[in-house]
Amino acid sequence: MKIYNTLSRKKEDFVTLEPNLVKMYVCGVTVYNDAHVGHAMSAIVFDIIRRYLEHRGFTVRHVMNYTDVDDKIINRANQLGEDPLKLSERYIADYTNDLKNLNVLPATSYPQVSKTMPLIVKFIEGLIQKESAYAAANGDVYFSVTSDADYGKLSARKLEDMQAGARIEVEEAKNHPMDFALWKSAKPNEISWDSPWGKGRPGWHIECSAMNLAELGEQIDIHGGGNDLVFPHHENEIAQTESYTGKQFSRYWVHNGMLQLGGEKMSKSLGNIVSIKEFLKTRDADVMRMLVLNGTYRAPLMFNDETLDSAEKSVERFKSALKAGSPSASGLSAQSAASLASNAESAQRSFSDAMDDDFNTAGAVAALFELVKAINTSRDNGASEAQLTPAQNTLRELAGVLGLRLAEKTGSSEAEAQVNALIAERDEARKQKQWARSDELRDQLKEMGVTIEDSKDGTAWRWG
RNA sequence: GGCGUCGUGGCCAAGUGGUAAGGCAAGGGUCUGCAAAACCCUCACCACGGGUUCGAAUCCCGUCGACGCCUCCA
Repeated sequence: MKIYNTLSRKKEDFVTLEPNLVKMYVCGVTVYNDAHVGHAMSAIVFDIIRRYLEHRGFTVRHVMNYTDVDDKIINRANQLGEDPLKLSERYIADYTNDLKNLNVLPATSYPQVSKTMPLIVKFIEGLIQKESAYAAANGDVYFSVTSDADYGKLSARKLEDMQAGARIEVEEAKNHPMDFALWKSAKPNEISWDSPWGKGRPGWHIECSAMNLAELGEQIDIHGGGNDLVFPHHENEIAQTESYTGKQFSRYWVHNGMLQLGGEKMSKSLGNIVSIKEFLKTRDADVMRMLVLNGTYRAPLMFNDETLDSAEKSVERFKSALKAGSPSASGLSAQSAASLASNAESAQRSFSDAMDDDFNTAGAVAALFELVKAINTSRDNGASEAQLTPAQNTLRELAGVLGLRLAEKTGSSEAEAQVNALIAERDEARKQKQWARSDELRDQLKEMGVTIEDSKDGTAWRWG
């Protein structure tokens, strides 16, 4: 199995630190606002990776953190006159719910900055001792980038290059302009924690190093997040953790591409946002997932009506294969039945081959579409329920590995009773060849959101 | 300006040396009272220009273009 490692810019064989165990840490969100579909993409990407690793027989310890101490949270809380930690708790609950609705499996644990303070302080003290960090006169503590010989290795940049292009206003207290804060001294009326350097709060990067250490230990297998985190966040995490432990931090660095809306990255600061909640009002979670599956997790993902419509149709196509065979089916010949079984096997193989190659979900989905076609052809050729079921189970199982639910939409029981009544009426009209009345009823059902499918075995219907 | 990723049919997109997966859309059929769904058929020489090779979408160089990062960001 191969995974693309941002650190080496190559696909590498996947070898875990311990047999059959994967320690995976994925950067979660800063909780001060509704999460958007870009966050959904990232969550879905790592959910797929996690599900596939488990399918492959690994035990996955999946840690996703919440940044609940941050400038933007504090600002938002001030605006609303709310306690910052209360505010973030609210959005954590909210995001947890979003992820559930997206069919993202729960992580093994969800550490929070506000609950990791003692370890963060200890971590910073350790870095100061090793002379990788220094307390400045202004009460801040900075990491010294020049103390780290290979600083810049993840984002493939050199300190000199960054200095040349830097547009940041440099804090006077820093020894080197690229030094970054491990601890920020508290401003008046700001939430703060005690530390050897006075009241303050952690810098952005140290939290992940500390939470990683607390949850998974000094070394992990996979560290993930959006590729906008490569620099500075993950670069700085590596610098901190490896300076602290003296060991390689994460073996594989995995980054998802950015979701594109109108040709640019969707982000809170650009304001081109579609929240997960808004999205799920009009589309099924499977549609978002199919959009992700159709692409490469590392590449930009186009999010627009056209790509979404296409994803929605793809989901429908998957569902078409799960429909039952006709009760009156004559049954397939032994040869045709064997051919369906062998199609299921080869789909399974192609699926694994694709997924083993850096989670090539587009290839995996293509393999499943081949199986969809084989199943539908078999049904058209008169396959019995019993002949269809094994192949359908394979399809359902593999789609499940990708996190697709493929559930039929449902309505209230009253609505369904009403639909059934109208269909009974229409059947009666059809028996009497009253086509005008029959079509009128079909139109009426269409307006209720019901699609009719007539066949020799009677009339089937579905929502949508 | 620097660093990085990438540029495949109308759209999304797989494919790293041997004559281009898959999905959506479109057109033509089968089925159907008509539809719907399903099935069958049709639909690309891979940004451009050089080079390496018996042979390149796939390797090298250049040009143009897109996106990401260099500042909070999944």
